[in-house]
Amino acid sequence: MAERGRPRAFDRAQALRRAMTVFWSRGYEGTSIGDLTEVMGINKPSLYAAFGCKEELFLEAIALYDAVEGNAGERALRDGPTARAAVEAMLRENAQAYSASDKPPGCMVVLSAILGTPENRAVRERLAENRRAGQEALRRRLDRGIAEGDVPPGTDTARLAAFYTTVLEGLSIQARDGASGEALQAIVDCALQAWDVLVAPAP
Amino acid sequence: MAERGRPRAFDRAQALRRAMTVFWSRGYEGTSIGDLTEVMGINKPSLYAAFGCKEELFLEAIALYDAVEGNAGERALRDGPTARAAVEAMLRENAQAYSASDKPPGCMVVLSAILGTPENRAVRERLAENRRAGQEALRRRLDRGIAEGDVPPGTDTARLAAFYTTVLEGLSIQARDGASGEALQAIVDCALQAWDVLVAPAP
DNA sequence: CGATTTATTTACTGCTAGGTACAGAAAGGA
DNA sequence: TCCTTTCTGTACCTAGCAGTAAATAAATCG
Repeated sequence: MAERGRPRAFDRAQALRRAMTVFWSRGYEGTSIGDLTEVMGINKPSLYAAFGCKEELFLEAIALYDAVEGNAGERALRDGPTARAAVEAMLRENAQAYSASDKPPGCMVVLSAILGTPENRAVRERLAENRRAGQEALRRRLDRGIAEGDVPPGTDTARLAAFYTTVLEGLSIQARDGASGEALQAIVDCALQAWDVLVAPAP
Repeated sequence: MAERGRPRAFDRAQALRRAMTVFWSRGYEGTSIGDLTEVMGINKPSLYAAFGCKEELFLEAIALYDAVEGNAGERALRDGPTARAAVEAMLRENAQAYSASDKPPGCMVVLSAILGTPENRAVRERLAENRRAGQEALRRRLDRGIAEGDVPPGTDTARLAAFYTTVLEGLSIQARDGASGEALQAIVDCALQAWDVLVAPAP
């Protein structure tokens, strides 16, 4: 049951990776089909045949980003021995990734479709959903810390998750503004120094 | 020395305010000249005669935003009796403004031109400069706190300014994602709870 | 009054956007 | 071998973009 018809002449996965990079650096609306075909090394009909349309290609690029770039942070969050260690590792992984010299700075999910035309509202809403899901995952990890005894019971985990997510999102802006990896880590230091006072139960 | 020629038939200041609002909600590249003329209630040649071109109009809108929306935060920063009170008031003013129901959520300087095409790099760089200037102003306020005795000498004010600026920038993303005023204030609470441990001199 | 200056309206320009029709090329199946 | 299927390249389509030319309207100046 081999494939029928003329075989594709380009590497779909590689083309998708390249599309992801352009979307990541210029944003959804800032990237044209021409930009994409150029960097992907293919013609428009090949792009449409393989990926559907610009929006579908973007969503697939976001899925790839999640799988590749989001992986380290998720694993850090999951595998940290305590909630605090998990949050620290997650923030530091991301701070490093956001300032890596071989990638566009900052997080693609935060930056690539934050404002735009009404007709692309669905794309922005999708990324917003993605961000909210990340915040929820962080909250669940903090709840797990309570269950496992390394976070004081009664800690307002939703509040903490919102705070650390806000810092994480702010890091993307800082990265775009030219902050170095060390600068981002120093910001993470600050956020983590707050941990003890934040997890202490309210008086 | 009255004005010569046919008088302008629209209120330039009002038109600029309306342009600002559209840019604020859709971003620089997400706003077309047609969007602008529609909401400003004028025709294209009137727009070009009065404001030059899209980029000049945007920069003027940013200047207006700074003057109108940035004013409360700047004053709070300046007039707070201590550095801590000043930072708290600035963050709370902004958290409230970012979630005001009669305005687009979040900060125009942070959101309206964060990614885009290479040809609009100058616009993005201008806003980045604006953000860096804000961070610098915060750092100077912290230095003033040292000079006035309400911040421990030896405090790393640049580090603190980077941290609080990051939180402030993150609030804009949270606001766009639908966080309420209370939610933003709770994030500010967390950031401020960290104050004492952050200003303490390193061991 | 007429001359000058500036704003407005309509219509247009050149360009780029996202997306597609069509003809030919390269594979498998019968 | 011929047919079917799928991909590729060229050329094209419609729509929207930023920006402007030209004619006209409304004001001041002399």
